[in-house]
Amino acid sequence: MPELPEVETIRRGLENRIIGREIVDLRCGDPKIFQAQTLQRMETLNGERILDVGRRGKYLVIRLDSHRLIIHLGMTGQITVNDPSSGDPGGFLRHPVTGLQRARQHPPDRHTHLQLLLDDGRTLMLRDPRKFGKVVLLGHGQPEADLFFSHLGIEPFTEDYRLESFLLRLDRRSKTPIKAVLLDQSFVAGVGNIYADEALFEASVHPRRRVGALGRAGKKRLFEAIPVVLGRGIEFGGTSLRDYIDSDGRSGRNQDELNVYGRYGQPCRRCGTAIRKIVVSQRGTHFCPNCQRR
DNA sequence: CGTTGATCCTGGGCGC
DNA sequence: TGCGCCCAGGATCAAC
Repeated sequence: MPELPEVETIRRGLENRIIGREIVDLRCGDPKIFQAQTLQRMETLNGERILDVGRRGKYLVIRLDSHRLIIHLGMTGQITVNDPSSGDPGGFLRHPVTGLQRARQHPPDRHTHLQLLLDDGRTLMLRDPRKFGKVVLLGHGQPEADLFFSHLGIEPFTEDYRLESFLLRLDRRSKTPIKAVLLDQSFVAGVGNIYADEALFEASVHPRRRVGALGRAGKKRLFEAIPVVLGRGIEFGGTSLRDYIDSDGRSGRNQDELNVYGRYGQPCRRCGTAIRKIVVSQRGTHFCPNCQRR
């Protein structure tokens, strides 16, 4: 579900509200989403203060006095801060047309797998119906964190995001369809199915195109397109198609800005040709057959 | 080593 | 209304 822009939106929302708070109690749900040794160590978080909230790729990193709490949201993970004094009755409401959840807050239910009770009375909650998400507790040392993230590729919006390293990683994968490379987190961290399709449209590259058949110009356009579509996603508060909500329980607005994802059959905003949907590396893939030639 | 496909889950939507 | 099937913002791991 959540790709870099959605996780970044959640991170920014949390940053404003949970930094400096102390964890006074916690509850864990299904052990499945906790890494093997993490579950039994979770209670050591009691009494720790939240120092900051970071992000690497699609991972949220909550830094505490002596731990890093790492959360990956998988497909359906939601992180919200529940504030009992807000007057919001909570609960799930469904928009009659879009089906999106409109409730600002939800009480814990059978899909709530982590609750961190904070010293200001609010609760940080993780909800994940499909349980593809992961919670990992690390020590506070930087080497431990570096090791944990060592499988991830270059991080957009940092000084590591340079054309030379982009091309270097790309050219190792000459036989692979470009879309599959974009989805690979060891290439560029944070791109998922929506933003891969959007970046390919932005760069006018066909999703099935093999990397080896891509010219330098096409590769450079992709290099530039990725931060453009991710940046737009952040600017519009993330893309809410099904489950995504921000830490306030609000939907994003980027779904209205998408050029291809979910728009099959509709006219391309650039040339009017009907957007097509195909399958590439087992993922639904949307593109304009006129703007993105093989 | 790079690449493909199956697998982990639940819920919503659709056709019959 | 109900059942079966297909689909879904992800990532890992076995097998070629």
